[in-house]
Amino acid sequence: MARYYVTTPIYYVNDAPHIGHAYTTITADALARWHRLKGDDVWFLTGTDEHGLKVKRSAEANGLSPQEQADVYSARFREAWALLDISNDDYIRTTEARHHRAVRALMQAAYNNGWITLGTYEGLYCVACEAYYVEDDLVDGLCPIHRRPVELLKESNYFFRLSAFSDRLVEWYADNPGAVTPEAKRNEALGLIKGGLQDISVTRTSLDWGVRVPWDGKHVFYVWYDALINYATAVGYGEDTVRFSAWWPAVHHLIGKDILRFHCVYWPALCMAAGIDPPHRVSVHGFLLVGGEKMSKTAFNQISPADLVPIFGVDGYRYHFLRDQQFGPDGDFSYEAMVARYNADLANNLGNLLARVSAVVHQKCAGIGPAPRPDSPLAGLAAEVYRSADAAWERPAPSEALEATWLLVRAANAALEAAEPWRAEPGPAVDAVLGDALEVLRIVAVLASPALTRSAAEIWRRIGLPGSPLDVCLPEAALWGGYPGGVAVERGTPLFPRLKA
RNA sequence: GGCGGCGUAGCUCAGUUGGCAGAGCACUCGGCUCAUAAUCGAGUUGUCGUCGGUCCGAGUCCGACCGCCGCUACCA
Repeated sequence: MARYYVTTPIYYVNDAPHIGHAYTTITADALARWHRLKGDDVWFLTGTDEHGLKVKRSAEANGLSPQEQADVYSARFREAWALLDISNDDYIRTTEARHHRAVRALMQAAYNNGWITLGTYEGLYCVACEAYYVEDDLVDGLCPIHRRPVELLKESNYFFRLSAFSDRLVEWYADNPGAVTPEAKRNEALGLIKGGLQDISVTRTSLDWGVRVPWDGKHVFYVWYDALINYATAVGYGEDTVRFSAWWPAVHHLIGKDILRFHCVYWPALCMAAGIDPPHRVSVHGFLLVGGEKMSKTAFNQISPADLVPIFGVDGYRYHFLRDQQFGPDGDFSYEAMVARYNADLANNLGNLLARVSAVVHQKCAGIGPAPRPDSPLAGLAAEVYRSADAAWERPAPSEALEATWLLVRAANAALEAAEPWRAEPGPAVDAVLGDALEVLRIVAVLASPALTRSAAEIWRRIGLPGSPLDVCLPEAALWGGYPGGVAVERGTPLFPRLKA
């Protein structure tokens, strides 16, 4: 059995969940669901990143302890994921004891291997912030927050000898052409490496909200190194060797382009330093823009899932982002496009197909769904669609997988139109075309279930099938002829009521 | 400044090794009336950013230019 370990970034608890966070999480969820259908052993991880200066500061501003602050925000992410039917198997928080143990173990291994050494960091420091700045951050040479002079300060820090890994990283990229996707992002990562890597500071003494360095208690690990290691923590790094070696390195990281450097350069190198394999794959996607602008707190243009789910439903929400936003390039979010896609694909094509088929089955077949023809003209297309969808999920390209699936929906509508069973007398000809249409609905329910978590099951139930499309196995479940016939078909209210533009 | 990408129908995009310009949405016309003003069929729209080159033939290859964008350039 294949193993599929998929992760989202752990989201920083300094921000409320918005559609950008949700995009990564829904994509990971859909991939996890697809692989579960394929019978793979799946582990789907998401979580929150809870250490670091920004959390500490926000906590102070809110009159909370850092842990209380983290608890509040972490809960918001968990609520958002519950709202969106996210099926994660684990939820990691970097403040958990299991994670502290794993970070210490992994960094200790890198230290023991000689890749972490004591050095001196020199930078511009604001005493009030207790933080370093680089010149570009400064406003008129002053701290951007306190508007006070900064001073040049030296601090003893541990450094990760990243510069020693350039050759090994280049080699790794050469040996694993699919390790970073899409191609453009892989080139960016390679560009970073070939542009020359510098050793990087991985600890702080000026901050205490983090994981203590095991060999030197005056330091805590800088939040990024703490954060990246979550992927190893969750599958038992340092605690359960058997479990860890079962899941690692069969890991697929999904990330946004903003954190490419950390995941495609620092993280593989750190894995090498600690003596474990780099991740199997990192898939990098772009940003969701709103009106062409990047979402940001200061621009007041953040949209949250909770704004849209009441209008589109969970399935309408998930479908839009998986189908309309290509995985890779930046995408522009618009309410109008979301309504248009919902009406065209969900209401008009899929929802209406279910409605018309169940209506005619009631008029011509006494409500009992007939079996499909083994030699249906739609059978070949169904097989082709499955192949395309499977390949697309693998890339990953959810929009292409769903696009392929909808070819089948359209073909079923066209086949009905050609046969006009509503005009014919009940009999084998009517049964044949309706059976084929029901079979298409069954297959589409399976293939679309990673996106349409709820309505796929509802279609399944309405066409009289036992169980759930979430419990079937691919590729068998996509083979033509699975609809048994002779089962009661339910006439229901519209699955996806049309929305006004 | 360096590296890379993009510019194809009103919109979002696909175009494999150069071989008659495509899909979905929108729009127009027609059919149908089982269905959620749904569906089905037909059709319109493109100087494939500009100019030049190679070739029997260029959206595709080469060069220049225009426009847009990404990454990067001492930013833990």
